Amino acid sequence: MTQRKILVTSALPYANGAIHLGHLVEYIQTDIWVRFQKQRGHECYYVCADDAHGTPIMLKADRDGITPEELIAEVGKSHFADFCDFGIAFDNYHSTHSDENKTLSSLVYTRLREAGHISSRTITQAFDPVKNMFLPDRFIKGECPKCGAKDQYGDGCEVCGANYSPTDLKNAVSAVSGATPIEKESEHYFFDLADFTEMLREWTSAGHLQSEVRNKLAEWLEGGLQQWDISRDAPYFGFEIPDAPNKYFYVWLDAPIGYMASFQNLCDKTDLKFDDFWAKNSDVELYHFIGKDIIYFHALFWPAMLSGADFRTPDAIFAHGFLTVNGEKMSKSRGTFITARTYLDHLNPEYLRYYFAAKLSNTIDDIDLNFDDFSHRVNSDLVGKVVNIASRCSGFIRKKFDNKLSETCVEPALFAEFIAVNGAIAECYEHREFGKAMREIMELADKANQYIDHKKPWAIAKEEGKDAELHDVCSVAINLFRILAAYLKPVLPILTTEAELFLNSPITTWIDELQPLVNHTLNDFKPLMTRVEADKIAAIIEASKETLLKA
RNA sequence: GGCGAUGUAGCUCAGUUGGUUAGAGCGUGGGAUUCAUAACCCCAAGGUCGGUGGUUCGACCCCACCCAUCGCCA
Repeated sequence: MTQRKILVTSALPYANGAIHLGHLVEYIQTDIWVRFQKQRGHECYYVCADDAHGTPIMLKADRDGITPEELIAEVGKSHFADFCDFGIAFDNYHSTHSDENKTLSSLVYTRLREAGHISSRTITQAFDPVKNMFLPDRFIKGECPKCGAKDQYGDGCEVCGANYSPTDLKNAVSAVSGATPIEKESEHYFFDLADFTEMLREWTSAGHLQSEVRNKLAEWLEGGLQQWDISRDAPYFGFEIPDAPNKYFYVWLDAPIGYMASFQNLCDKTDLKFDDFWAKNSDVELYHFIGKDIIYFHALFWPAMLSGADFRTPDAIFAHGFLTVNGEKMSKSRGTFITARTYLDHLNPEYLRYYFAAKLSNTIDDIDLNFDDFSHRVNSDLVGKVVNIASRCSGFIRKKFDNKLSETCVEPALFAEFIAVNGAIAECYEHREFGKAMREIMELADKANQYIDHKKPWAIAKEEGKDAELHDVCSVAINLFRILAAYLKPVLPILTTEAELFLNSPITTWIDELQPLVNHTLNDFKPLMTRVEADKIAAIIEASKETLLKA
């Protein structure tokens, strides 16, 4: 197999709040994919960063009585800890508020400007006369001009679904100070996206996108691309625009460049070369995993920016759906707005990794975390099926054969059958059909349990002179278990590490290279995973409700 | 409001480029078993494939409209 060079990113989490289970769909999905590529022997790097700029962060720091820098340092630390504890193995985790990102953002901008893709004009915007700042739509509240609902945001009504501009709101007030906003003029800088209409028309239909995403973008392209407002006035927490005092890059300008910046930061710590990955002629594969809500930024603005600034464009954007809990949007009052940390306080992170894997596909469909289903699925598949194979046979090997496997594998056909599906399962992982991969793997687990049931080692053990047969059967089962562990390694790195310890043999390759362990000494078996306990789930929901009260 | 997507057994999901009896896992019921973390093995019951029309010899799969859910509207 030819070794591929791959650079992968997940979307940058915003540095104004904790990581929650919705975020984790994406990081777990990406991490599984990256671990799979690495296990196959490819050269694959996974970078990410905190998205640290913008008005919400500036205002939150203000409210908390700290500087934005202090806020993002604190939040960045907790994000990273959450990811680590869920087994997300970034090759680098950085911040968009970094020297690398400042340099690269300026570089991208000046290249776009030199190529004639930046223009400026004066626009009128809502302004808070007390706070002395321009107000983003989300920071203006008032009554919906259509249905009269109170307390609606400046961009749209959550009650009747109407869309409008903030100036349409009745009795509008600044959500920051409570003052009545006034209108004020300011010069803004724009990225002329329309210059890239042909480039994007081609790019979006060249196989870089899922079909649902492509459909959605076709609408945008047909409607005609507009200029993208990329500047914000001071006060703003971000990077000042070159040659434009008191003008700052809009957070969404420097956020995707944060992918490059994080990678640059990795290059500085290793002997990787930035240009090999980002130069126009790069042959490295580049993939961005994102949620379906930020498709526009990644499938329109981002390729256009890269292309206009003379960098390479992504090979694909992989969009996923949202997470619902028990069939509904996550809700703070129902206790289903669950942070990563609250989950970790009560449950094994690998339960969630497996459950998400079992439900993920390459579509943008939402996935549902149904807690009853979650418990049944994890208990049945992982504890009842997979781990059980080792559990039910290891006792015989230890007690009767001093933890040593038999000298030959007596079921080469069965072993080969387990190995033979590796191509199909690899295809599933490669195409992000993780749910399908899990189904295939569980089918093998069923087969292994059926084999044991058919051979009945507990009955053989009671017969005189049949020790060799008992030894052979149990050794086969342990070898089948090892194959299953290898298949599950991208999803369950912690469980697999413990399985490797039990097997006294690391799994370092893809399944096609596995040979049966023969005449090989195991370590004592310890329970590799315990069942999901119902009271822990109740505790998580309770704790999530408490978080709300504190907030 | 416009647009994109989703809606299949109690639950979570497969699937069909339109063609005789619609699949899996879990849950449930029954049986078997005791090696294993009340795990495993065998069998069974369960669905008018969101609704209404249409195209077709024939639609769960195509078309139109409607309803519900999710997302986007720079």
